[in-house]
Amino acid sequence: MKPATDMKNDTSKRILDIAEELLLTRGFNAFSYQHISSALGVRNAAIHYHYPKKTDLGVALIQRYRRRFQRFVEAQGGLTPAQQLERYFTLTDAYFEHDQQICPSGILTTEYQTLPEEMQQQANAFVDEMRDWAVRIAACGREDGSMRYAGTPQAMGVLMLAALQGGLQLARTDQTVLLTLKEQIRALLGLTSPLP
Amino acid sequence: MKPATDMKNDTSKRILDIAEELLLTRGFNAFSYQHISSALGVRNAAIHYHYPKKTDLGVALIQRYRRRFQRFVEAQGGLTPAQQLERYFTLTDAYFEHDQQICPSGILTTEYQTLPEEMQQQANAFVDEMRDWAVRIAACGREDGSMRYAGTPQAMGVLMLAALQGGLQLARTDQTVLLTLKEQIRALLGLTSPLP
DNA sequence: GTCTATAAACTGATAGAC
DNA sequence: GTCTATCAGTTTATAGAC
Repeated sequence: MKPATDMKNDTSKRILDIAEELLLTRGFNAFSYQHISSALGVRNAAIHYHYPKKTDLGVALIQRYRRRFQRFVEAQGGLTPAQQLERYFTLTDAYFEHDQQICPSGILTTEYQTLPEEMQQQANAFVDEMRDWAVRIAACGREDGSMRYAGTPQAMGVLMLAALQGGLQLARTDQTVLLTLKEQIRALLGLTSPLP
Repeated sequence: MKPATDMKNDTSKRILDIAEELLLTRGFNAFSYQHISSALGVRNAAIHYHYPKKTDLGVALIQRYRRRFQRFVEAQGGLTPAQQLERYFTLTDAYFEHDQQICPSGILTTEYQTLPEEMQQQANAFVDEMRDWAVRIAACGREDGSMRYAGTPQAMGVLMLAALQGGLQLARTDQTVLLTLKEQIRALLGLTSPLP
């Protein structure tokens, strides 16, 4: 019988964890297999055994983001639109508080032109899924009357996604940005701040 | 007497022009002196003569952005807030239409953690100046009654900056994003679309 | 699965001739 | 100002031993 630790808690997963940290703090072009191998305490070639090309590693990273985001979305089917928005905000805060990481879609679209085509395709799908979720929150909020705002739900969803993506980046030069943005988005949706 | 062409139309300026194109399409970490020298038709060492370290080139780039942006802002003192906003939108569109370039502040804050300290300081000042301008538009628009929106002018300015910065990046995966964002920001400010 | 060893290309950077 | 020549360091990646 297997030990309590999952069989996926192996080197392959730890490589992804380290690569994710590097991707969200430095970007895909600014980290190397050396960064990973020294952080993991192994040699260069060991990383290539698990992910032969850096493109393979990049694709695996985005696919994991997509699976994780899908689970994140599914896990809050019963929540109100306002509650789902607050979860979105909490997720955003968590990125910033963890070494001032930024949104994966922010990295991927900023470095887009330098990424291999397989990563670009994965990035397209990922951005689509994030936008759809933001749009759904705005749409449901209007439908049940809990949110009141100008424009279409589609446009409001895109605005929220774009603002939070840019906001996480800008927060690196001014840490008050995220708090300001969250309050303003609530105000634009006709919501009041959640009680502390 | 000097020829009609300005004395600043020399190699040093052309290097900055090429570097700017590379920065806004590929990012600071994803272009090299080789890219510049081959585009300019000179050798590697010639670039180092004008900008000994890559950091020098990066600082010069941001300083030029700051001067240019300052002129851009001063050049529209007489315009209404709504007109100034439309100029902002036009500037944004121009970036995207030029090889899908993104906002300089988007590159600089995304790559922030990997930039040398001198570039970080310049980036901080640049972001401050851009945010101040966005806030000023929102503040003047409320003051003269031409814009109506929830929240403070400070928060609305930050939201517009963040949304357009993120929007230029997202536009690389979906070209309709910018049009959607412009319309939504107008709607949130209580403005109607400008006549075509 | 991890290691040693190494390749081939690229990077930022410098010295010194013209 | 630009050139040739060169450097030391890094990057992605592979071959083959253990």
